[in-house]
Amino acid sequence: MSTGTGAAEVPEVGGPATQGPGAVESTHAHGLRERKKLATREELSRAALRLAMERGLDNVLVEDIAAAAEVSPRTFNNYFATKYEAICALGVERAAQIGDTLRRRPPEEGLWQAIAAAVVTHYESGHFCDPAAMASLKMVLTSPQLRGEHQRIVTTMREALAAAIAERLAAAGAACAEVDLALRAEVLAAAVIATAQVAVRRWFVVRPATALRPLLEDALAQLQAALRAP
Amino acid sequence: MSTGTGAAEVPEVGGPATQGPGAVESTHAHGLRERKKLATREELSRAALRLAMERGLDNVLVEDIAAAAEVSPRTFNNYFATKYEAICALGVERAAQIGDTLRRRPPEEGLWQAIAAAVVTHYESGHFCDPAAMASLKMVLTSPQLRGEHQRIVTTMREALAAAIAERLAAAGAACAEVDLALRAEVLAAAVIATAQVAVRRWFVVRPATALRPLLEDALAQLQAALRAP
DNA sequence: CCGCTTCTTGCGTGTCACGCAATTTTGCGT
DNA sequence: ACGCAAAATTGCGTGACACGCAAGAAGCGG
Repeated sequence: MSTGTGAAEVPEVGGPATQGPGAVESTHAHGLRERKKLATREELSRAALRLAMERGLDNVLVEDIAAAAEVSPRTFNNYFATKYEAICALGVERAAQIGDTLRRRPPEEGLWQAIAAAVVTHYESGHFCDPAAMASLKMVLTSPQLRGEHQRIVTTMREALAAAIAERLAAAGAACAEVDLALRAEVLAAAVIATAQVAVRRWFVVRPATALRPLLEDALAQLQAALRAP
Repeated sequence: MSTGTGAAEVPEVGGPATQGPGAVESTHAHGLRERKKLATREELSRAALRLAMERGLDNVLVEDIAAAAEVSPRTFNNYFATKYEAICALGVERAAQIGDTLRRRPPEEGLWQAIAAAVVTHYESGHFCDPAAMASLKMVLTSPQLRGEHQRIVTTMREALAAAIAERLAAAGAACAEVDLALRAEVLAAAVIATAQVAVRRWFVVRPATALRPLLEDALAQLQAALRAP
């Protein structure tokens, strides 16, 4: 095993909060049972996000979400501990995909190039263009009660990206095995994700309909420049 | 106004949640009133942290905290919206000091050197050595309910550090005014703080009583190395 | 068709955030 | 020193919520 992914083997530092039926134990679609579980979970999550956007975060009750998903209020809590968790569940799932986005970059591409491209692609392929996603982003960034869940999204992104970076480092740089590859991957992922967050926040505070992409590219360029030329 | 601090002028992206008497409107100690407010706030915060450490996070009620601070349970909610906010309030205050820690570095020191030294100093001067702080750190890192508040601590650190970095950039690098200094400061601060978090997390998951400092220095070195030599 | 596992549901309970209004405390001008 | 206005503390009530528990229902293997 040696190093592994360097992310998922720690004793639960930022794990989820629910353990009930909502726990996704395997991507394998065992049977009708698993599919129904996933469907209910997604139904609840979508309903939560939709209602929160329509009425405002404080004007939606767990009861409403459960009703919209056509399950009992008690069942809601079998899947999610809080309505905030339900609202951000889709975001967490999406965040986990950034690793594959990096893995899809051509192998001959430089590491930094690949990472930057993956991040840009991830944020663009996301629904970061339509005003609906803009509003949901605003909600997540402003509401104090969603801060913890947003942090969970970011953590997921960081871990997924770190895992993919570690693979790429291991594949390309078996030569310089002196440094701790896992550490380097984690640091790199953390720095890039943090930079992306800066870009998103700045994009959010300057209302103008300027695209996110240039801000993202600028910020990433600044990261590289700042560390290279003190 | 032009650039300002680049952190505190945005329309509340990650602001606090309480607006009552607990709001610290100015550092100016106007009179007995302000001092008493601060005292009560600190009393509540200390009691919250102490009780949470003694009994465990779930075995402490807001009623207990209020009793320990000798105020009404209702008064507690005038200062803090949740007990988690109270527990982390001291951490937030401390996080805000990292800016001054950087400002105290000698001006002739290089920017990167100064930042790294400031971060190391901040984490060392903190109570990150005694086992009590270790336990509180564990609590903050593990409990899902404290994640949001921990995020607030990190955000505060990032903003404070970014402000100080911006000053240093403005003071030293008036020559290359082409780049957006505020952006560079924010990106740099975000990357460094994120890296520090990686170090702290790794230090936390590897039980051994190894000091935090070398891990921190390693991680920061990796950050610089990773961006300089792809 | 049967038994086992797993999910759903209803109910009860303890905790919590917060609006509201009465009461007390504090600051300050005179 | 006195009294008034501003502000903080407190008690009460309410709506919401997380979760344990146990009974019922539904998938699933033999």
